[in-house]
Amino acid sequence: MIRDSRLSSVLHGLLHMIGAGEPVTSEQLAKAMATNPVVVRRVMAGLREQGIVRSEKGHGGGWTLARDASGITLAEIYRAVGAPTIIAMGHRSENPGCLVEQAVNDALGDAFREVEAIFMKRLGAVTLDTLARDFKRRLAKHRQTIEDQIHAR
Amino acid sequence: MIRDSRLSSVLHGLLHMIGAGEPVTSEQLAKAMATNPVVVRRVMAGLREQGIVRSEKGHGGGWTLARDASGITLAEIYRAVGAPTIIAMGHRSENPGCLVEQAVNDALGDAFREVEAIFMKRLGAVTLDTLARDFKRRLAKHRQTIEDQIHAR
DNA sequence: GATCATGTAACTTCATATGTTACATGATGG
DNA sequence: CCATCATGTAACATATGAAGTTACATGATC
Repeated sequence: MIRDSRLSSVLHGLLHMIGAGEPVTSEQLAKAMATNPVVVRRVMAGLREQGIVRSEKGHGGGWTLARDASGITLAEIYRAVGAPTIIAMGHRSENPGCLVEQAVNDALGDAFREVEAIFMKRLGAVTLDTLARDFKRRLAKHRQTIEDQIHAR
Repeated sequence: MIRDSRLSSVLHGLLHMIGAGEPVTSEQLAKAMATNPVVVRRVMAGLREQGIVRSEKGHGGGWTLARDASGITLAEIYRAVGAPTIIAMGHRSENPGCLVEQAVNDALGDAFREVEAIFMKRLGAVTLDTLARDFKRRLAKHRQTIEDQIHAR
């Protein structure tokens, strides 16, 4: 299954880091991600293990991207955030010998793998900086719209 | 996300119905589905609404397939069991106006829809009776294996 | 060494799926 | 017509896991 809110929340945080230019504290990220600092550290810890972000303690410390945003794909982030597979069937009572489940697995196993592969491939085709550019474009457009509304009065 | 255990559980129940030839009570199904009668009714109610099964009260009552197993696909069952979409992103704080989520949606929306479509197409290609035949084949083979073990002594 | 920031364990909600009890409704058989 | 059987469903209990919170240790910087 999909760990939906988490990916989107983490992306908020990462886009925030890109814009910052200096380490961003868990507290600041917590605001961007609409949660609290401890949860931020918990989630970001996963990204750090995958070499996506870095953390530093003490004065001027906080979180930064560990590498260039153009080299970080959404697939990596998705995996780091902890979503093993899209689809997980059966296993209700750990019955690997169940003949019904075997039949289902046989009928759909390939489909699952195929769907999973396609999904990850798509995620792998989008990098963080692509997303950041897109976001900035939207932001500019959004601001323009507000400007227009003001002048229209 | 995927309502994993439910589909597999329901399939157990449905295969049981196919083999029975007469109405199967919720109590009997509960055993086949490793749960209890009330849960069975709850889940089967969804299938009944989709015209997949029928229920009858009173003596000799219980659950039967509403149509031929060859006309019932796993896709229908999957939907009836209550799994709206495989993937559900965002919506953490109901922020349709959030520019980050808009950017993500724009980048991945098509991928989501594509993956979903493929998955449902695969589910749609498998009918209940195909599954039942496959199951019976496995059962026969399984029995044969046990026979062999007995004679080998 | 005072301060700031992360690291992490332990605990508390909170949401949701599932299980359970209890009783109402309807069908069948005698 | 009434006892019995089966579903229908509300109301409540339990279990699981995610998210939030508190508290304190560790390490870095000024």
